[in-house]
Amino acid sequence: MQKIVLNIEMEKAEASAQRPRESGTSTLDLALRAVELLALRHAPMSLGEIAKALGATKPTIYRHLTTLIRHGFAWQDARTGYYAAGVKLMTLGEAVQQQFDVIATSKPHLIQLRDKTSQSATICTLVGEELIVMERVEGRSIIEFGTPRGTRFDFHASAHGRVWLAFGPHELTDKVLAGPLKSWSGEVRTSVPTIRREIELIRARGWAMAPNEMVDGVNALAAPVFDHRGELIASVAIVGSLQFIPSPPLPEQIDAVVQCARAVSSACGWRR
Amino acid sequence: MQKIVLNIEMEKAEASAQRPRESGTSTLDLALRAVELLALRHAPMSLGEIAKALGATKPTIYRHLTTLIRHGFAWQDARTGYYAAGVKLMTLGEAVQQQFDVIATSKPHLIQLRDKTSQSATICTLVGEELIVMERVEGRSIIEFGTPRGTRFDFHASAHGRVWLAFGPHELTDKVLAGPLKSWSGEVRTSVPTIRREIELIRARGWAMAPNEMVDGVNALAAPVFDHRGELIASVAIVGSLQFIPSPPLPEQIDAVVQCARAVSSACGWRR
DNA sequence: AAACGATGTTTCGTTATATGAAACGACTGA
DNA sequence: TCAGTCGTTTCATATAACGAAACATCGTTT
Repeated sequence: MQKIVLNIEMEKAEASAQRPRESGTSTLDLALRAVELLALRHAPMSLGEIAKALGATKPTIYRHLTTLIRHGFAWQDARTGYYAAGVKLMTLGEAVQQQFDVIATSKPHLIQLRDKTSQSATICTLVGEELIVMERVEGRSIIEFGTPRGTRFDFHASAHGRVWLAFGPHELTDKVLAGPLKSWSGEVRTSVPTIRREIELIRARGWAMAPNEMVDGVNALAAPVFDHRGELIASVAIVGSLQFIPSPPLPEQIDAVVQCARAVSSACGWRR
Repeated sequence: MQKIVLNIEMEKAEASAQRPRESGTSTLDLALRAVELLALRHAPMSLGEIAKALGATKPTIYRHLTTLIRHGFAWQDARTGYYAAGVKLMTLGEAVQQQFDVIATSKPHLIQLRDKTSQSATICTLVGEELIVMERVEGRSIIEFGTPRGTRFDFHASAHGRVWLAFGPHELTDKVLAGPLKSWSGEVRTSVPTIRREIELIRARGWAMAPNEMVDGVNALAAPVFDHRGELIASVAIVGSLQFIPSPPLPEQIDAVVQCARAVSSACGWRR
């Protein structure tokens, strides 16, 4: 049984939203680029390859790799001498994820949601000013849509995002609608009044959808998660082919997502 | 429903097994220590705190953080100005994990194993010369034993490890048995002939267990996963209280673990 | 109200230290 | 045997990381 996995091409969580700073340490810069290069490659690389890819000399990269290895961020194949990313990245990634305790709480509910709907289930959280996929439970259909942990969503062009516009703090909504609204496809609405009207609708019915927005033929269905103070802390959603999640979605799908969001909210102390 | 989670204190995947090298770049060293510090803290830290914890001055750490932020490895809370670990670590951790395709293949089978036994299910892989937990599906008992992704196991003092001694390459077995054998508890056997005898037993019956070895009252039950060439590529195991996984384990538990390992092996091209 | 302590941030001169050319040993394939 | 990799080491040079001190803002405390 082989699964077809479509990796949706999106900007990953870059520092793009953070204000760019001019100062910095160039040597660290190079080393971090090396880590990233190794992690995103699927195969180990030779020292020369790495050096060329980063526009640096071998000794320089060599020294950096030495330090990276000492810290577990990289790793050298003892047989071939080639370099690859280290497991420390996995360890630290796991640690970062666990800092958000909504995620741990939500996991069993996400699995239940996936079991009910057979579609991938995801949960998003605000990190800084970015909306990030924190956990994902894979669906059971043949075609899978990849929004792996760490993917960043646009607020105006995704189901997750519009849940945040509808139920999140007003400052966020205003800031997003004031800025430029990038269009991913013809389906993305970039007119502010149109979005405002949709936000009202989402608030009224309690869920959001985004057919054909990120990729053609894909739909998502999202609902808000609140904490004990009634503040929005996360959003859960199912993602799948329009064939399985039509527009509008099936009543039982809406019910499943909303129920899941409510269950996680309850587990986080939300009442009423 | 609150789960009690016992985090088993083990050495994490350090570079300890890699040969230590003398040369290296000290500035990168400092920066990596900063990343690690931030990732392992649950709360954001102030610049001063970080500087003091690492024995450096504020401007130095500040410059490093600037670069780390630019790359997404760190992140600054816009409101408080405090620093925390960035989502890039999650993204890269995910990418590193996906380089090992046994993991992806095994996931549904691990879930099935968990469902059958109600115990946590884990899969380990050899990374370099270290045995690392690559994936884990949480159990359904009240008390959970935490061996999160990235945890390193000793070969002689764990069920996973002894599966590798029994079915892995001979060089590995010889090397491990030649080295010092650290004792975690009274239950750990450190005598080479004793271990050799147990390895034979494991080979004969096809599974390994490790009662009371890492923590008192905990047992683990592991079995080997082979690829198309018949080489050991991973080990799967269930971990749980001795109350649930007795010594020797229940026949149906053994069966479940062995079946799971066989299923993953088959999925990886293993025949017969 | 004013002084203090804590943030994060910037500047600047000094020197530590990261750098790259070149050479080295070891290995693989032609 | 030679030419081509690979990773590793050395060393003189100048880049660029460093830390002391000062700055700008917050809160809190006096």
